[in-house]
Amino acid sequence: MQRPELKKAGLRTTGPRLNILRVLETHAERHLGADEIYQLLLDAGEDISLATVYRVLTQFEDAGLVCRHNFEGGHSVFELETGRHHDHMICLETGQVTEFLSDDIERLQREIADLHGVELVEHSLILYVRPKKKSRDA
Amino acid sequence: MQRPELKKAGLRTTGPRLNILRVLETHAERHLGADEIYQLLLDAGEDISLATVYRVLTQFEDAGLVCRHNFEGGHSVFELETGRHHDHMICLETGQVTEFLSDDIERLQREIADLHGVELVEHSLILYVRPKKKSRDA
DNA sequence: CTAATTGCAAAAGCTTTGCAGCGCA
DNA sequence: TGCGCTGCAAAGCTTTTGCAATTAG
Repeated sequence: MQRPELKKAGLRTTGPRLNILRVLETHAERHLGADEIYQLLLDAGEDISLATVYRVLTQFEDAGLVCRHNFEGGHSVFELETGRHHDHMICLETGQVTEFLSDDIERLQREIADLHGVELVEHSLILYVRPKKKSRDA
Repeated sequence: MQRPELKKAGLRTTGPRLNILRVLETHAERHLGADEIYQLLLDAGEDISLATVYRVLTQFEDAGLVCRHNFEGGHSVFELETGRHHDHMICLETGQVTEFLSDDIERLQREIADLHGVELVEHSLILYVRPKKKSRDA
């Protein structure tokens, strides 16, 4: 089971790496924290250490395989790098993470950086939302 | 030296609180971490503990006097609450923080939440930028 | 006078790292 | 076979907290 992405990154094919890749792929719609990935692997009967999860994720990040998002409270979540940029919407009640992309916002961000005479390298946009109550508004 | 904002928040007028308020006001253009506030006070000859800085900042946040931003790496910065919402642009090279506000982006965010059938509670938008190379302007 | 506040130090939560042994290429 | 990789446990960082002494009102 050779993984070209590992080869390309100069990383050896090892159990922990394959397992972590698999978990990320299996939960492509979720945004997992290192601890969650660790727990999922333990639950799956894999023998792995949290330190390795962090190390591998960091290597994957450096290799451009995954991307890390820093959510509130110093908690990081990881997701496979799809090449398709998007931002996140987090439900304050359920914790559910939804991805979205607005070309208009993306463009406006570049315009703003431009106005300030700087170059936009990257950005982080997170919307904290909550289910709409029945009546619209409070 | 009575501070109506403290009274209103039900907080006693104490040295640490006055000092922290003063530091925040003195550095209104900066975005200070708790550690920086602590250090500034030490440098100013004040006798204060880091724990108190955190506690006071949290109380100020609860009272709506300051607002806390979670930047990368689990590092929080604080600034006086001006009532005027804004987002941040951080220079990756100098670390300089610039505030900005785009009504268009604000509106688009609400529209996006709306499209997803949820209510926008708050958001975090941070642009990571870098000085523009050659081209005209700086 | 009495509850709020502070300092200290220990603890907590997330992430990183030193080290010795194991395993991929 | 050699260097990369892993696990373990300890260390690092930022932030929080228990407790006893101190202080504002």
